[in-house]
Amino acid sequence: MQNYHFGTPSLKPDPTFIHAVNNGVKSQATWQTLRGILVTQCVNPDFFLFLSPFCSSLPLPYVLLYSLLHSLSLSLSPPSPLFFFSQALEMMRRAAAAASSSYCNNRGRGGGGGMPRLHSILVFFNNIFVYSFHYSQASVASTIRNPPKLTNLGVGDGVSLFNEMLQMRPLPCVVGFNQIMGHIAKLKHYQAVISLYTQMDRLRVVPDAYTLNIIINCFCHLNQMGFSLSVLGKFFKFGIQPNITTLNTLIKGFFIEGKVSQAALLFSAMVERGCKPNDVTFGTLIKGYCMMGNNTAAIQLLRKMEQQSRDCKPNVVVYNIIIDSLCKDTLVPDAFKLFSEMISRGIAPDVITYTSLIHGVCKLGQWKEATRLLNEMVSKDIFPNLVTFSILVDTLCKEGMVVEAQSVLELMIQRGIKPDTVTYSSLMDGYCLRGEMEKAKEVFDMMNSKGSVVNAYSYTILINGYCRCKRINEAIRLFHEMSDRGLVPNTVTYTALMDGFCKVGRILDAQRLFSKLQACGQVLDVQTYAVLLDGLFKNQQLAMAMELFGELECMKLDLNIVIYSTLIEGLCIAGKFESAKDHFYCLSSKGLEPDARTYTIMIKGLCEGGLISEAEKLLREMEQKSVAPDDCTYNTIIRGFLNNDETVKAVGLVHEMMDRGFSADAWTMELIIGLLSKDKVDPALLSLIEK
DNA sequence: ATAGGGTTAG
Repeated sequence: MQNYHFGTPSLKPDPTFIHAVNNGVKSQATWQTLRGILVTQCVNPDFFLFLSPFCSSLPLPYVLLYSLLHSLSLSLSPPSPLFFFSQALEMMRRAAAAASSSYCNNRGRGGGGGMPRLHSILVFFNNIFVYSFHYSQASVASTIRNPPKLTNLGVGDGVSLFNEMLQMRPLPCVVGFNQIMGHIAKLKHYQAVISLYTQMDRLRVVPDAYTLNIIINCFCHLNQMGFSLSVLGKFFKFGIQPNITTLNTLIKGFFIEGKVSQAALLFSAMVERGCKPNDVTFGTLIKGYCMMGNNTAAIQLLRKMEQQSRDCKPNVVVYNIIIDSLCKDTLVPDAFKLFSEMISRGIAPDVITYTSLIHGVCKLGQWKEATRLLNEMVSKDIFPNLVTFSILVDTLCKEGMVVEAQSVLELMIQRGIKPDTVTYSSLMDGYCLRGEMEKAKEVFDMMNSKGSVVNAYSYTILINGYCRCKRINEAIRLFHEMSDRGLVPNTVTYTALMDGFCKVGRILDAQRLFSKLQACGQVLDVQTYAVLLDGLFKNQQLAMAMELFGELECMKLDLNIVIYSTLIEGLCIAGKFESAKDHFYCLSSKGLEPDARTYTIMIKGLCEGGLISEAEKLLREMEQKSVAPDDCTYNTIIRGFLNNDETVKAVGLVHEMMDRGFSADAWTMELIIGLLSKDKVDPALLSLIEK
C-alpha cells in the first residue's frame, strides 16, 4: 500500500492496457494477472479492495463487484467478471436513456438560443484541442488574451457544443468534454450530464479521473449512490486511479442519502489506509454533519482540523458552513461567537459569511442588527450580492411587507444585480401569503416572459398559494402544467396539493395523491403525514386518522412535535379531550418538548372541554419553561375564559396580553362585542382593546 | 479543466 499515493495524478490509460483488461476479463484471466496489469499502470489495486465494503449492500451487480474485488486480493477466479461489467454498463445505459428522454422534454419548450456566443465558445474549445494536440502556440496565446466566458454557456448551448465535438475527427481531447460536463453539472442539470457521458462512452472517448469524478458527483446529487459506486467499476476498467476527490465526492453522496455511518466509515477507512484527508474532505464532513442537524459533531471536526498539520487548517469555507447551520437553527449567538473567532484567527469573513449572519438575524426579526451587518460589510468593501438581496426580499415578504420587498427588488436592479428565479419566487410567495393571488400570478407570468426560468419551486409556491385560498382547480391546472413542461413535482408539491384537497373537503382525492406518492417510492417525510393526518381529523375521519397515526408510529421515522400537535388537535376536534391530554403529558417521555403551538392547541382543547383552570395552569407552565406564549395563545385562552363566563379573569388576561404588545384578533373582538351587546362584560374592556 | 460554503415551496 505504501508504494502508492492517492494524490498521484493518474497516467493516461494506455490503450494496450484497456485491451489487456478487456481480454483478461473475457478470457477469465486470474485476478492476480489483472492485478499485475493494474500495477504496471501505477494504479493501486488495493484501492478497489478498500472500497468494496461500501458496495456490499447493493443489488446484484454490486454484489458481483464485491466478490470480484475480494477475489482481487485472494487471487481467485471470480464468478463472471464479464457479466458484472455488462450489467453495470447496462444499468448506466438505462439510467442515461431515462435521463436523455426527460431532457428532450425539457428542450421542447424552446428558449435557449445564443448562437453567436456558441460560436465564440466553439473557437475557444478548438484552441484548447489545438493546444492538447501541440499544433499552434499562437492560438493558445490569443485564447489566453481573450478568455471566453464559460459561465455564460447555457445548458442547451453546452449540449449542442458537446454534440458538435462528438462529430469532429479526430475526436477532441477529453478535457473539452470534461469542461462542458463540469459546467452543466454546476448548473445542476445532472441528468443531462449523465446522458452526455453515455454518448461519449458510446463513441469510445476514453474518460479520465476528472470525467468519472464528475459522473460520480452527478449520481450523488441525483440520490443514486448505487450508480455512483458502480462508476468505480469504470475506474477499474480503464485503469484509472481514483483520487482524493473521488473519495470526497463519495462521502458527500453518502450524506446526501442520509447515510452518516457509511460516510464516517469511508472517512475512517481512508485515514486508516494512509490516504490523507484534505481541507475539502473536512469541509464535506462538516457540511454533512450540519445537514444532519448535528452542529456539535461539525464543531468537533473544526477543532480537529486545528490540530491537524498545516495543510488543512480551518478556512473561511468551513467557518461559513457552521455559521450558516447555526443561523438556520436560530442559534445566532453561537454563530456570532464563531464569527469573532474566525476574525481573531486572521480568517477574513466574506460575502457568504455576512449573508448567512444577515439571514440568521432576519429570521429572528432583528432588523436593526441586519442593518448594522449590512453597513459593516460594505465598510469592509464586501458588497451584498444576488443572494444577500434575495434573502432581504424573502424576509420582507415573510413579514408581509411585500411593498418594501418590491422596493428592495428595484434597488438591486439599480445596482445592476439581476433578480433571478429565487428572488422572484420569494416575491411571489409574499403575495401568496397575503392571499393576493392575482399579484402572485402576475409575477409568475412576468418571470415566464422575461426569461427567468420558472422551476419546480416557483410552481410549488403558486400551487400552495392557490391551495391556501381553497382555489383547488387553479392549483390542479398548474400541477398538470408543470408536468407538461417537464418539471417534476416533488413531495413538497404533492403535500401542498394534498393540503388543498383536505381544505376543500376532498379527502378522498388527498388520500389518492398520498397513495400515488407512496407508490412512486418517494421519500415520505413526517410533514407529508402531518398534512394528511390533519386533513383526516378535520374531515371527521377519526378512525382513518388514528389508523394512519398507528402506521406512522410503527415506522422508523422520527416523529416530531408537529405530528403530535396535529394528533392532539385532532383528538380535541373529535372531543376526545382525555386522550389528547394523555398524549400531551406523555410528550416529554418521548423526548419531545411542546412548543407554543402545541401549548395553544392543548389550551384550546382544555377550554372547549370546560377545564379552564387547567388551561390557565398550562399558560403559567409555558412561562416557567420559557416557551413564550404568542398572540394566538392569548387570544385562545381569553376566548376560552369568555366562553366559560369567566369575564373577570378574561379581562386580567387581556391586560397581560396588551402589556406584552399583542392585540385581540378579529374573533376575540367579535366575541367581546357580542358580550357587550348582552351587557355581559365591562365596557372598559372595549376601550382597552380598541387602542 | 474536476470535488466543499450562503437564497425560494409543504
